[in-house]
Amino acid sequence: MARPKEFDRDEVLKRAMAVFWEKGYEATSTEDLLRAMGIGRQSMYDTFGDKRRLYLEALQHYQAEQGAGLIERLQAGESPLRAIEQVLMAVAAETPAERARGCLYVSSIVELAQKDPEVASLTKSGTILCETAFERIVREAKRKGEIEPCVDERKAGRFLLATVQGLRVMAKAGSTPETLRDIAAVALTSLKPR
Amino acid sequence: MARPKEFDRDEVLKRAMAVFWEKGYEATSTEDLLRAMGIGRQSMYDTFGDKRRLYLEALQHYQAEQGAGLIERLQAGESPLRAIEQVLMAVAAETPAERARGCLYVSSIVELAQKDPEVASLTKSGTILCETAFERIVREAKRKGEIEPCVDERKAGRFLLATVQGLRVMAKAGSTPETLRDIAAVALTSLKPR
DNA sequence: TTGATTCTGGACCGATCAGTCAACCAAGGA
DNA sequence: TCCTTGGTTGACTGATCGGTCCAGAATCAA
Repeated sequence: MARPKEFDRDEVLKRAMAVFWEKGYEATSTEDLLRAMGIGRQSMYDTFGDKRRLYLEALQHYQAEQGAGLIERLQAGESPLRAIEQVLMAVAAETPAERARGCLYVSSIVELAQKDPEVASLTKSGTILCETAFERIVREAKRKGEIEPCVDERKAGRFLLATVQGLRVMAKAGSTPETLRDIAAVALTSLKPR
Repeated sequence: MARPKEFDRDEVLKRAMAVFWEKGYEATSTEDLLRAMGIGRQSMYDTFGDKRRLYLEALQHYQAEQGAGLIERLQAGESPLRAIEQVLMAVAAETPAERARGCLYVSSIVELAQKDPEVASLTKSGTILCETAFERIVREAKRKGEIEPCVDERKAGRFLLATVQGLRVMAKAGSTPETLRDIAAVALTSLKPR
């Protein structure tokens, strides 16, 4: 190794991720990426291969980061049910800019999962990660008697993931925080005893 | 008017819609469109203005068609609750190709609603159309005592739309029909009395 | 200090993009 | 019949796309 790179690989990857997150894959030009990353063209191609590889890495990074955040927030709640509630309500509590930006995972599925097998494979991992995270916390909530005993943990976990995805689409479509809260509240009634 | 057009405007619009539906906006080239529409380049530009205008018309057509279909299926059920159930389950019952294709309305929101005000405006109309359709059938179901009396019709309507969007994303992400049915079933428990 | 190695910057590449132009052609009205 | 109107066709445009090449600069080992 003769000359060290003048940038931090992780740092520029995060900046690239932010651009893809904001604009999507096709709508992002390499120029956009280079400007945001603050590096030269050749450095980008040497370090990440090409635009698609960079996207795949950005997506992977996003999913790892968000997945860890989800698991953490689910465990940090004062109770399992409260944690689930807070995760759903968090979408409604985001800033307008955050709600408009949406979710890179959802965007990848919608824009690319059909054409790119590697994107499909990555998002499937993300799906399993989120499903099982929700499933575990539902199991925990059930054990503590916070939710209806007859709910199936796996099904409920998948339902919660679908709910978050639905919330993300509704948020991007311009639904108000209040509407998003209402949706989340109705979703939660499928778990709560009554 | 000297020479009549050699094609049916509605027919070629539908074919363009199918391409946008399949591939998204950015990933669709004008070549793709012309090939599918079976008309010449100039004919397309004369008739629809440009690629963006064509997309907007295609989206509008899609929403009108799908919205009407939704309302019809909601009213055609043997009972309001059964109709709701069938609409949710219909996503799971689609062919693999249909599940992979997804929904042009959802794709528009995710890909374009942030950058194009006209797309945002159109999808907002679509959202209101679907929300109110679901709201009406929930009200009907409640009147017939099929669902929990304490549910708020508007909130439940919006929740059902979010659920369909979540199902569409999960379907595109590769969830099996069985998983999709499970998700729909859990969603329905938020309405059903127990 | 020098030579091998790696990184950087910017010019450059062919391909493809959305969109236009102009020559040709078909139909209706006088 | 012939001329006007409008439709079709395919070549063409400038811009932008993702990606490469290459000359020069920076760093390390010897």
